[in-house]
Formats: sequence, C-alpha cells, structure tokens
Amino acid sequence: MRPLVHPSIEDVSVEAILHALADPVRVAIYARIVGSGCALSCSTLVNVTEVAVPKSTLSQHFKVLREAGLIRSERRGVEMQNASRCAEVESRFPGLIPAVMSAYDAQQKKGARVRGGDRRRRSAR
Amino acid sequence: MRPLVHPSIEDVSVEAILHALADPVRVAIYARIVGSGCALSCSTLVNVTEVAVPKSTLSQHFKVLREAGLIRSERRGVEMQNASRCAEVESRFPGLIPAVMSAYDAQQKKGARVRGGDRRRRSAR
DNA sequence: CCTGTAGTTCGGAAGATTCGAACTATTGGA
DNA sequence: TCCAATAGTTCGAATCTTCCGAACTACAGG
Repeated sequence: MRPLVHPSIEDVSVEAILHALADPVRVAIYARIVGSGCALSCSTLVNVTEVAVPKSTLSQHFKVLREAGLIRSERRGVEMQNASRCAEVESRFPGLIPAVMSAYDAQQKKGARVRGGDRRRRSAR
Repeated sequence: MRPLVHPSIEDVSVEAILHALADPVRVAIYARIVGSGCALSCSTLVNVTEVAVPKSTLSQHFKVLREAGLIRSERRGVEMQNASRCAEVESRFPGLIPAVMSAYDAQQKKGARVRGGDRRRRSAR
C-alpha cells in the first residue's frame, strides 16, 4: 500500500484543478465534500450520481482530487476521511473554487437536462 | 469540410469548459484570445508555448474550445478568426471565466517552474 | 486468528489525444 | 481560367488515459 500523495499547495496547478473538476463524477464528489463542510468517507459517495460508481473507479477519482490538491485524505480506522483543502486553495488561487462551485450549482438547478460533459459514452461490458 | 459547430450558450456545461481549459496549450490559447480583445487566427498561435504546436493538433484544440462554447470561429478569407464568447459565458456562469483567467495569470507570474498540468509525457516518435 | 468492512492495486478493454500526411477551401496573380 | 500559395481540416496509427471487475491489503471487533 503506497502512502497517499498530497502536493504542497504551491505545487498545485490550475490545470490540474480544472482537470480534476472537469469530470462529472469528480465535481459531484467535490461539491458534496465542500457542501457538507466536514470530511466524508469514500463509501458514503457511491451514489453521487444516478448510477452507482464502482469502488475501484471511485478510488481513482479520489486519487485525482487528492493529487490535484483539492482534498486531503486521512485514514480513520477502517475508513478514509476526505476533507476539502478549500482554505489553502483559496489562498493560492483566490476566487477560483467559489466560482466553479457557483457555476456548478447554477447548472444543477436548471432541471434535468442532458448536460454535456459526460464525454465518455459508456458501452455495456 | 463539415460546418463548424457552435453550441448555443444554454447548452454549454461547466464540465466542458473546465475540460477545455484543463489543457496547458488550450488555456494558453484562450488566455491570448481573451487578452488580445480581438479575434485571432490559428496561425498566429502556433507559438503559444515554448515548443511550436503542430497545426493538426492546433486545429483539434480550437475545435475543443469551440465546442465547449468558449470561442466563436468564423472564416475570414483564407484564415479563421477566433473570438472569445466571454460575454455569453459570463451571462451563463457569472464570474467563472474571470476567476480561471485570474488564477492562470497568477500562476504564470510565479517564475518558470515545472508546472504540473502537462500530464501527457510525450515520447520521441 | 478469523471475519467483515473499506479502500487500493492490477490488468485488459475501450476511449481520447497527438501529429504527420494528405486533403479542402480561398485568394491573388499569370 | 488555371495555378501556386496560404490556412486550416481530416485521416489514421501510435500512444496515453480512463474504466471497472477481480484480487489484494489494512484495520476493527469479536
């Protein structure tokens, strides 16, 4: 089991943050963490979307969020606590996260459209 | 030659915008277009980065920016004029683009670090 | 030690990206 | 009108990335 990678805040890039939040599942996860105000475990986020996300995929998504500098993951007993690094990211890129979250919220409110962004058309396997 | 696709602004998604701007070359292109205030042709942007971007790749990048709703491309004689759709995007997602551009500018100013975000390690071909 | 729970790693299939080569569209001459 | 030059697009193959089931590791409580 490799130790978890958390970049120091000065090594965080805009590109990595945007890439992390460009995925519909990841932005939903991140919005939930930020919205809840407290740390959340992976397993509580299996149902962020309509269809349940497989846990191996979920694990990858958390890794991307973590290595982009957006969240901090810490083992707490048998589960993992994922907290947002809002304050740090805010100090490095003021206004970025609030703007993205506000845009995301605005989009979610506008009824159940078929939003673009789920660029990957999944096929049956 | 297929006609150019320009989504109407209400069909533009946050995910598509973030995905478009998550690429170091595309965000550089977009920053130049926004910064210049006027429409720019593809060819003037071959040198947005240290290494010249091949024109077939550049064409793909413009397509992504266009289909994300960030720019409007129009043929003007033999070349293509690419203008930003700032005002429209601003009306749909207020504050998003300014926040991203401001974060990007702040990052660029901090010396020539090896920034993360160029996720694709190119190999010799 | 054994079992259950939570999450990670592995590996292969499928999707996305890159870029050279070939192609299309438009303009300005000869 | 035909030709060459310029600007950009499309195609195709190599490469990179993402997804997810199966197998694995880590920890808590009997």
